[in-house]
Amino acid sequence: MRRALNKKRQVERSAETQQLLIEAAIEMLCEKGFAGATTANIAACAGVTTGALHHHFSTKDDLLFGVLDYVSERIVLEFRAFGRKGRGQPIDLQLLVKQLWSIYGGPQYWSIWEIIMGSREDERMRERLLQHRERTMEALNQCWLTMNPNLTFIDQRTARVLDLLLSSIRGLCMDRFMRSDEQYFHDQLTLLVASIEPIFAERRSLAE
Amino acid sequence: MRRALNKKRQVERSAETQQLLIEAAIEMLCEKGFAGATTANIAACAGVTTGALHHHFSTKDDLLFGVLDYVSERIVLEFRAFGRKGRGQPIDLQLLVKQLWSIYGGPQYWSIWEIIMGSREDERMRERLLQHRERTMEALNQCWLTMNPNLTFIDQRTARVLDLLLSSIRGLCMDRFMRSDEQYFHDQLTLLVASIEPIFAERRSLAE
DNA sequence: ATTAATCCATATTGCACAGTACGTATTACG
DNA sequence: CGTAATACGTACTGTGCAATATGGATTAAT
Repeated sequence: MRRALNKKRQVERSAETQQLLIEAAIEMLCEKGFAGATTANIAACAGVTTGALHHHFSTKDDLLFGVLDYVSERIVLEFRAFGRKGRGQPIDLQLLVKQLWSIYGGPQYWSIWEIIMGSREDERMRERLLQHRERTMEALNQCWLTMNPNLTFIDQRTARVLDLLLSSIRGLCMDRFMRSDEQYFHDQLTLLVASIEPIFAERRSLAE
Repeated sequence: MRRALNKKRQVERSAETQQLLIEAAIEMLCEKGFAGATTANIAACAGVTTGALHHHFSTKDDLLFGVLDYVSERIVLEFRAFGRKGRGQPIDLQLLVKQLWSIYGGPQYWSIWEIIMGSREDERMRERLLQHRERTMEALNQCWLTMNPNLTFIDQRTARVLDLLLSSIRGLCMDRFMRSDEQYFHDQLTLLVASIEPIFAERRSLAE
């Protein structure tokens, strides 16, 4: 469905196919959920067969590990870029929320949640998921510290406010299952900014 | 696992078994997720066999409809009781959040989300889910109007603030997959109250 | 140029699942 | 009391799934 087989080096083709499979897996996880994202579905979406899938990923869990690593990497890079862009400038809450929404509110990250919820009894997967969480949270923290060069660590209060922000975005994301008008999401994000702003200001004044 | 078979009327026993199955379904949905909540699992959890399950609910979807109706009913009743209790009194935001958390943040409501996410491609189920949403939201609105007798309808702004509240609670609920310390949830709810309070006050002053 | 390795497809296997068929014991009813 | 209906349980069936086995075609290595 997607594969365009052109003549290349084996290593390149191999990497390309793996990437195709990872992206197809993400797409199927978002579209059909954990239970609906079968190997056949994923393979078909990537334009290959289950044979190819099992050649590159010996097990379905392996493929999901691939998804996890891929998304983790992207998130880390995005946070790093965002941190550099806002270095030293006063925090623009609206921009921050927009960034967090683009990372965690998009359909792509939802695939991770599907994995989290679908593999809740798989011990090996849970370990990996905790690592993923560790990595991405660390990236967010580093991003924050880069943007506030005068800080050396993140106080508890700030961490919790960020947690609340993430929770709200997560919950808003789930509204996609029932609503589809983008205007709603935009409005709610604006409202979220307005509601968080005061306790952010409070934090700032406490720091002084 | 759960059934205590005492001699009763057939209708009573029948109703009791159905209730047992519904509660077992909720438990399995929460514990193992949509994919993990198999008919065998649910039946075992209820202390019966799949034969009994299929006797009372001809299809698995029927059982899920039962779950949906049961939870909807409970929510409607809870909102009604809460509305009566707070009739005419000024809104206690903290109490409201606590109530919403007890309804939507508990493990029970999570089963509904499992159904929503797991049946996203099932048109019949989606219809039912929309009805459920309609009913419970209407109950929340009625609750709100009961608590504010001077109001005749809910303005857009208030509706959106309530939506934000629900989103945040929903997102916080998902933290259960990664965290387990109740203190965290308590803290975040407090923070949520603090963040919503100002925009609530603003709404109030606008009304005057 | 052979040989080996890689990439991928087709066909198959084994298993878990929802749903069915049917049997049995208990309860309701005339 | 006898008969029908109900409430289950047991055993089975068909299906969809992840995973395996195998073979062919292309690419790399010697």
